[in-house]
Amino acid sequence: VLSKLCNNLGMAASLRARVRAEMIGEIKATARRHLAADGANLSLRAVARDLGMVSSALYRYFAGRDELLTALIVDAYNAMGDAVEAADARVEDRGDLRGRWFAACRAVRTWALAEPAEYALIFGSPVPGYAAPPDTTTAAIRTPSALVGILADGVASGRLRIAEFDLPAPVRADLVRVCEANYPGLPEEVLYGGMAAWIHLFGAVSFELFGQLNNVVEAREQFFEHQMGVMADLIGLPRP
Amino acid sequence: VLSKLCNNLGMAASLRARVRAEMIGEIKATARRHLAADGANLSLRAVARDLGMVSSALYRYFAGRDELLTALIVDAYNAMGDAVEAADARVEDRGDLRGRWFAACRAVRTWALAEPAEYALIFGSPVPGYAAPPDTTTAAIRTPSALVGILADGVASGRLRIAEFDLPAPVRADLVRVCEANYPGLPEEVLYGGMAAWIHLFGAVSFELFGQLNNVVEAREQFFEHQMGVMADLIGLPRP
DNA sequence: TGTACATCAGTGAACGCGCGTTCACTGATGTAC
DNA sequence: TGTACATCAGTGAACGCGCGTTCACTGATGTAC
Repeated sequence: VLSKLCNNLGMAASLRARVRAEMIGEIKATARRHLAADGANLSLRAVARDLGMVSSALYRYFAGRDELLTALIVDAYNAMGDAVEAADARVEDRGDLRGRWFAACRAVRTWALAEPAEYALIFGSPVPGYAAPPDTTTAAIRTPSALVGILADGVASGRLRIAEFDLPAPVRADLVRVCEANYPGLPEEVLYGGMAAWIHLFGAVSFELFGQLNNVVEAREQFFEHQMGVMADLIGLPRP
Repeated sequence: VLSKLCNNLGMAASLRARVRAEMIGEIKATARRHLAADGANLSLRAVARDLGMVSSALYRYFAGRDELLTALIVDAYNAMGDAVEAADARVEDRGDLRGRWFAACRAVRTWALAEPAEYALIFGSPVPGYAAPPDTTTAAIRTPSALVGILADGVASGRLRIAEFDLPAPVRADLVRVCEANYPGLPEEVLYGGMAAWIHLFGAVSFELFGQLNNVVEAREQFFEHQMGVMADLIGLPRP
């Protein structure tokens, strides 16, 4: 009797919760579609209209526009992180650092080309009047972490040629701090190389996506791959 | 008599024209200030309000919001181009390629930090519903041209160690096309190196400006300088 | 099992605001005889 | 030099629209006895 009650209660709650979660998903999906059309000028009313609801109904799910935006930002970071981690995991030979590295870089570009609005949301100019709450950072850090993780594996297995950079002391101090907090035992030079590559990766994808490559480079994919190769060499990823 | 008439006419015209140009300048300056506060959501009415005019008065100077935005974009590209060209020109030893290169890179960063809104306008996510007219490209190309110009000087004087990149054929073809059109006689490898450095420069500045370096690197300037140094080595700029 | 109650999704009207653009107009400033 | 005319900057009202958020409300769905 008691277990049945609990069960019913649990099921009932989870049913409501499931419907609710589904609705939240639909709202976010619609909002994402609007993001793609209108950039970061996300309009609650337009989203509600698309869903056949009245705009005030959205307040049952999100406290306001900013909360919806935050959810979209976190989702975007996570989607990108998922894509990158999955791409890395898909490489069977875990010792093939360069293969894993390229898989991860490609995943970033592929995801960005598939979801340009979400990419712009997290890596484009800041949305006016919106300040990202600090809890977005755990999601934000996933992609760079995945990249550095590959390098850390290389350090552990001795397969990475640790590049030498004569870093200025303050920069070294910053990197040591980050290493200690997040990647204990990782040499600062490796983190530095990872950041350089991450910056370049971001630059290359943004250039392509934001149109700075128009009328200059048409062989986009091969250009990108080659750029990644140059950076991979620079930070000591072994050639096959 | 005739010359006097012409003179009067000329003076009068130039007086009106001068007042007009001044007004256009004030409108753009005010718009720039709004850009800094509200991002790319530029409001004509707000600009007019700040100038103590009625919003419809702006239509004497710009055909609409998009035309004003275009003017701001062109101005931003030109301001950045001016800053970079001036920084390069200020280096007295024209044979000091690396010094000129660093001066140019620094100028980009300094300008971007001083005018983040203008930087975001030209290098951030595209403004929704706005398509940049093709004549913005002549202004847009100035900064990368200045950078490549330094490298071209290095090729001419034999001071640049031309880096070897085994480029895929389609990429090479793209670069050859651009070289022929804009930098006759320049080896494609040099253009490729210039683009890689330009991409990295853009990535580094954007990361810093858009907050991706927060809580990671605090020694921003030294980090930037070192990154530029790495890229300079990569593309064959001689060390002193 | 059936009934009284609580929860909560969604409604519709309203508040108060801002926006880009148009249009007929007023005055001042320059132009031409 | 003085007068009739053209140019043009700026006004103010209006059109038609969109926005985020609030609030009291209706019903349906689940909960507890």
